[in-house]
Amino acid sequence: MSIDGQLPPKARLLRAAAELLANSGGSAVSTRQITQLAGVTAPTLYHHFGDKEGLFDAVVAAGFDEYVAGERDFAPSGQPLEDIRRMWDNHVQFGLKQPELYLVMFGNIRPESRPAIVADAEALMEEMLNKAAVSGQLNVPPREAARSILAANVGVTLMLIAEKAPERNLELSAMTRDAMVFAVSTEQARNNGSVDSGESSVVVAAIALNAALQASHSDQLSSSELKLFLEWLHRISNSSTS
Amino acid sequence: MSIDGQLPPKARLLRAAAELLANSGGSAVSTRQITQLAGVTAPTLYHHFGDKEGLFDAVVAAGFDEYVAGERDFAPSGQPLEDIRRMWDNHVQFGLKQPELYLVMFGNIRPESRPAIVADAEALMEEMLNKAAVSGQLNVPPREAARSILAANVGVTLMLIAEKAPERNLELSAMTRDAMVFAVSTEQARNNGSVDSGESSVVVAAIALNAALQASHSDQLSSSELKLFLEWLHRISNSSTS
DNA sequence: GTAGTTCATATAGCGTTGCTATAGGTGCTA
DNA sequence: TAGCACCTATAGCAACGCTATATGAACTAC
Repeated sequence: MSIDGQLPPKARLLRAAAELLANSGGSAVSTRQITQLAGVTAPTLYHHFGDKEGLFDAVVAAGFDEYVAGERDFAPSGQPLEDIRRMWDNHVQFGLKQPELYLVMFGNIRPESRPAIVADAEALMEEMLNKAAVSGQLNVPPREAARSILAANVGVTLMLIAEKAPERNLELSAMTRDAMVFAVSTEQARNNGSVDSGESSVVVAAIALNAALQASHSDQLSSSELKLFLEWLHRISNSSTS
Repeated sequence: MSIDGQLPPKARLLRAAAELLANSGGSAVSTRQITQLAGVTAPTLYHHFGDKEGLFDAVVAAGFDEYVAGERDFAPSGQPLEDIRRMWDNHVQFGLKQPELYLVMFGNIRPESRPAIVADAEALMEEMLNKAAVSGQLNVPPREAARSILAANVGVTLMLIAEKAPERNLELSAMTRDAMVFAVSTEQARNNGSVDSGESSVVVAAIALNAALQASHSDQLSSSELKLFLEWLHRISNSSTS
């Protein structure tokens, strides 16, 4: 139960810290656990990394290399906005695959102290957004767009990590992602055109659904149930005109 | 340098914890600091609150009451989506005004363990979104919309807290907020202009009816029938989007 | 080849942390 | 007055992050 091999103590400490961090299951990781697993004693840790945070920073740096590698891995699709979406998804996947490491990287928030890694991630996204801006696909400055998108990206990832694995719904991510990308893009410029029935009330909704029900899918309900259902819809359309 | 008065020890502990939390400046707050400021000894804390986290939960509960009060304070404007924007802004302001408390409430993230307060905040937002859904202003189910908006809202607030106060740019918040509200609303022209109006209006209709049904907990349908209808509505609203 | 210097690791322990086993005091009801 | 439930204090445990000090190993200087 120790990390051996001919690796020097510094590397063993890094590996031990990363491993414990990955398997800690949410509970804190102590320097004693790390040093024991690495097969060294406490002063060795402090000699090489200064303090616990220094060691974690080093682990994070390695993790960030992996993160960046993932973010750059795919070939640019020629559609910068599509690449942004892939960056987003990659970010979420990274967080879900290594939640403990992710939390050290992005979840260790304290007032007025910004982890360096956030700035790096922002720069990475800004770089990509720059390409979109060059081709006129951005309607806000790349820096602001990057900050905004990354904030939402981190928020969604943290929210997903906090949920129990079987309940995680990636639709949350996709929806938020598309909302953010859409918001900073010039695609929305075309939205001034005609909006069909812009304010759809319950009445309109009920009528539309009513029509849709009769037009198709009617085999999913028995006729009596359908009749009752339509009557119910009718009642709603009349009652809640507020 | 102690919280006196005739307050009982439990209240003094709460007050001391809240005060230390508010002024800790990011560093951790120890039980010894709290008990000393409250003028009691350690076992008193554990008698009343179980453990440190229990005490913090109690502080958070009080903080959440304040948070909810802020969220409900303004009169409904009659425009649910505008109310959602105000909820967003209130959330951010709450976080910036009491960053330490906010971090305990929303920033204390651990894998697979969701703070109860997140669910409460989500419910609060879902309630408001339900009103939007009833009047057909939502193009996604209120629950998903609430989750998505809240995730982005927390992400933005955390990001702002992490920044140094003079550098905080609230434009980040406003921009992300509008992007999210816009994304879940029917204000937008149909996404790519290519979607036929029929399908999307069925989605809107299903969502609006779903919200209306749940809001009016009526006795006009038996629970089993209602359950069946809701399930079917859910199927419709999902099948059209995927 | 020996002395000096530097780097790397170990021994041992400090101060603080969250928490608790145990006991004593206080006020109520019977 | 006896008993009981509630509340609080004394004292201390194990674990934490971290360090003063010492020892060994490797390299350079003469």
